[in-house]
Amino acid sequence: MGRAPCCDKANVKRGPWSPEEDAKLKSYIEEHGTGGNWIALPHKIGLKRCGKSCRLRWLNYLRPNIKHGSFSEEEDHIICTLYLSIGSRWSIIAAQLPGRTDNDIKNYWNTRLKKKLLGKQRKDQQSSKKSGLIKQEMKREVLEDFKAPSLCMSMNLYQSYWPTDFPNLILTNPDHDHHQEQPLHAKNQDPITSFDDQYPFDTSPNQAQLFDQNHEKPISTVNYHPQLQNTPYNLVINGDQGVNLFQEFNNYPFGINELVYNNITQLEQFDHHHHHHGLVGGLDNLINGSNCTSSSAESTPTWGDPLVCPPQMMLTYDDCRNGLPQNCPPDHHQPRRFQ
DNA sequence: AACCTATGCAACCGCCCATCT
DNA sequence: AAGATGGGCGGTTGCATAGGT
Repeated sequence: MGRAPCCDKANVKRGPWSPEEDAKLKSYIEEHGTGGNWIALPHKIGLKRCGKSCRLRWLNYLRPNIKHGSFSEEEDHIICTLYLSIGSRWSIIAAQLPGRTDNDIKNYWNTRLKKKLLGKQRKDQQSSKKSGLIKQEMKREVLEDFKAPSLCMSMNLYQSYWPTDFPNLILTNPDHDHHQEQPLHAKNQDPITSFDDQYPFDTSPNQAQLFDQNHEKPISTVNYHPQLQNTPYNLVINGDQGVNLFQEFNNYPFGINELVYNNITQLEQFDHHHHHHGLVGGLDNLINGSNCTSSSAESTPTWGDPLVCPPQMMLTYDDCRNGLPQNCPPDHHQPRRFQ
């Protein structure tokens, strides 16, 4: 037995909204608000529509400041980067794009952006084959699944942006509930339980530095909100909003996991380096999940400390295909999976 | 011009979860 | 404490239209 429907399906209108219906809904909400009850709203204003349908119409089309029309390159970049990070959590992605709705972004991704990336993937595959660079038959069944190579492609396509546009990446414990106290809202000290709870922040972000490959020159300052640490929303993007970078990792067939596994050495370098700078948040935990297994008492990382992910951890599509990072010595980088 | 196919997108469906009673 | 309710979300559907033959 499923649950009862939210409205009488037989007596509500469905399908496209007429201009009259739009006008009725818009003028009512602008004057009175939603009243906090979408189900009751259509009855109040004499609309033969389901409350959910009204809500959707308002949120996706009628409310002010909705941006229609084509997406910019910058928006493409944000969508791809976030999809790579968190998967199809459209509402969170939409929060990064003012005026865009989750539905818009979802449609845009499914109908165009995905194909754009897929197109590039196929092109690269062809050119790689021609030049004889592909020497391994890579996990056909996995590659046939669009998702993994598309993710690799999005990394490949956008990795050049990473250092300037997306440096502020911080990992904290994805299993926070079992290791740390529940984070509290800065204002009222209530536990942070939802994304909305975290904004606005009362305090300015903390800062950490991101160093170059030789661990000498600082190349970027990393902002992070301490309130976000140990929450499910702990990737800080440009010091603005946060999401959990690795929450969706296990759902990806291979792209993301390859990214992580194949860049262990680079991560180890950064891990080691940042231990010295007191910034590190646990490579072991990144690899092993929530188990904190580091043996060194002095350097044992604790969740809540930021792990700064370097731009160099990005893989190209060929890396994913071949299981070898292109910019690393081969003796250090045997594939950790599919051996 | 007529038909077919692909594409884009608005809208719906059903599940999950927080809140209410 | 437990069931009911409603909001929010991601996945999917179906229609209108553009493009190709």
